[in-house]
Amino acid sequence: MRWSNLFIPTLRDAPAEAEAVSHQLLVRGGFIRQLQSGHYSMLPLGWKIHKKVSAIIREEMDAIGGQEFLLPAMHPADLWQKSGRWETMGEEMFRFVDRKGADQALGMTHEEVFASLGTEITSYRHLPQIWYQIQTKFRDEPRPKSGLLRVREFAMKDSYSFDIDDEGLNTSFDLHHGAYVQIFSRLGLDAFPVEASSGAMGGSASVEFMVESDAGEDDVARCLSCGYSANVERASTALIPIENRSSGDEPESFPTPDVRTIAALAELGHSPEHQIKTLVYVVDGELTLILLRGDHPFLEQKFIDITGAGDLRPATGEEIRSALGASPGSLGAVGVTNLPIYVDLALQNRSGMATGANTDDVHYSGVDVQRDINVTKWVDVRAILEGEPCTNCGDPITITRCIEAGHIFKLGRRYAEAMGTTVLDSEGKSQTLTMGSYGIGVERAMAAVAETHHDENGLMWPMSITPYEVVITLLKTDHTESVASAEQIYNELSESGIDVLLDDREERPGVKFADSELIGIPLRVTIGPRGLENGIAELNTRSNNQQTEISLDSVVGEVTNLVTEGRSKSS
RNA sequence: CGGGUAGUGGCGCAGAUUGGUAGCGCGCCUCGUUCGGGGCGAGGAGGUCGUGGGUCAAAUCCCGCCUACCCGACCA
Repeated sequence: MRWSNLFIPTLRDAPAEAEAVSHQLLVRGGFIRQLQSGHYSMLPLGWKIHKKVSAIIREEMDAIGGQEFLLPAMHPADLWQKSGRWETMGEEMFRFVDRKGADQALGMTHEEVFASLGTEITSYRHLPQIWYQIQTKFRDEPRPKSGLLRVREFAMKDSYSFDIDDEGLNTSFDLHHGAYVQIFSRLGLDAFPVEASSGAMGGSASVEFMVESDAGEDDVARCLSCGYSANVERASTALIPIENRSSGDEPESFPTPDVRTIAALAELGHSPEHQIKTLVYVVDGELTLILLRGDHPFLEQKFIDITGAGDLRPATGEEIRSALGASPGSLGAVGVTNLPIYVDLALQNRSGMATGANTDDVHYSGVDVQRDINVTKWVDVRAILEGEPCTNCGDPITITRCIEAGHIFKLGRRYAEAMGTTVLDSEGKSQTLTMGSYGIGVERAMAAVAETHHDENGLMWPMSITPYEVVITLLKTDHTESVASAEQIYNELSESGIDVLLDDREERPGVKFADSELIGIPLRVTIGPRGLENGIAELNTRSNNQQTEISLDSVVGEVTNLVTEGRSKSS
């Protein structure tokens, strides 16, 4: 293509509202424009990348036997009512009523639709199946942010596997794991798998593919020695042993006027690791105590995953007072028998602890958790802290900010059951299928690449997804020889299937150089009178800013080699 | 939803404290000059100052609303 005919609206300044680097550069480079919060238009350059990312995903999905579908984006309410998610998805689902008065939703994901299509799989002989699509998803995010990283409307490759048993599901899951490794590698993304929480989707094994970036929204716990890695939503670490203080025969109360916090109680000689923190939550309508060591933060997601709770919120001051007779700051679980008490594992075998006495301005010391507290269930619900020992090898854990680029998990039979997705097995018995669900966000992947591939001059696309593989920078558009030479190289490269961009604009060289760097084309061939006199062109590599002079007649061959090499290279 | 910030030409911004009919840089158009890293000169086009109300008069002051961004909550 000729730059003079293309719509590439580059900007010298990023819009004030763009904060994330990927957001700034994608807007400045003329790849995207915002229509409203969380909704972006793909301009020609952005759409080219989008298509290349999709193509890579397709190839790798096809390679593991995936079959591509295209499902409706708009769904009838009753489909979602069947799975129960019409209620549980809440405000995140876009809903409206059509002219007939029927409730409708825009699909946030397609478990329901695929599972209902799956009812037409009737025999175990037809298994396994892997079905996928690249479809627009709609989610009414409470806060879209960071450009393409978190939006309300986006393309996602979602695939679903159908198997008759766990063994089959494991195979389908592993196939996807392998495909994802391939996909991210080809995209130039350094993505690594981590154990994840399954969240609202339910299911058992769940692995996220993470790309390290400050622009991300997830924290990942990693052990650099043994390779352990998990989303902090489910990560656990070993405890540094703590020697119990001596306990008497029973807890001893002591006055603590104006002591309302862990820190205040610590000043009275009870350091946080010798305190019990008592949280009061309303869990699915039931008042519940949650106990942690004084210095350990509570992680709601872990609690939800363990208990399967649907609704979780901190109790109000009044609820707490009427149930326990004291206000936050003096709460404790000693002597409480009428409420469920969940206790974090870090409190196992602990004694000599301090905690509130459920009387304002009074605390207990010498509490033995096992002896004095009526534990309903021991649970791991604490947030881990950077530097704590790895459970595997004991080395310190680091916590890294990451972008979630992909998520694969085993759904099990939940959706198949709801939709009646069954087959007959070899003995003629009806069996409910077990499913897996696997997702990659296309625009998020683009943003993640932008986030990790740029310098102060602009983007640096990997050859695999760059909108153009090479740009020919024609320095003087009124210099006949230059034009002829550039045209010839342009034609020859085009004919050999290279994605080539000819910068034939009547602009000053500086503008052309700056623009080509901003939009991140991997290779640049500079044609100008000065070089032509000596029969040479200049070849510039964006990723390392290397510049070499090569003879005019070797340009096509050299560029073709570099492009071919770059396309097949996985990072 | 809670806290914060901001809406003035395509992009970046000034003007507001002291109400009186809008200005700068970049970009855009024309001409000239220049021509290997966003040049220079001259002339031009383009704005209901987010929106509704209050005040003789509002970009400016007051009130309501909308929109966008950031932090938090939330979130396959």
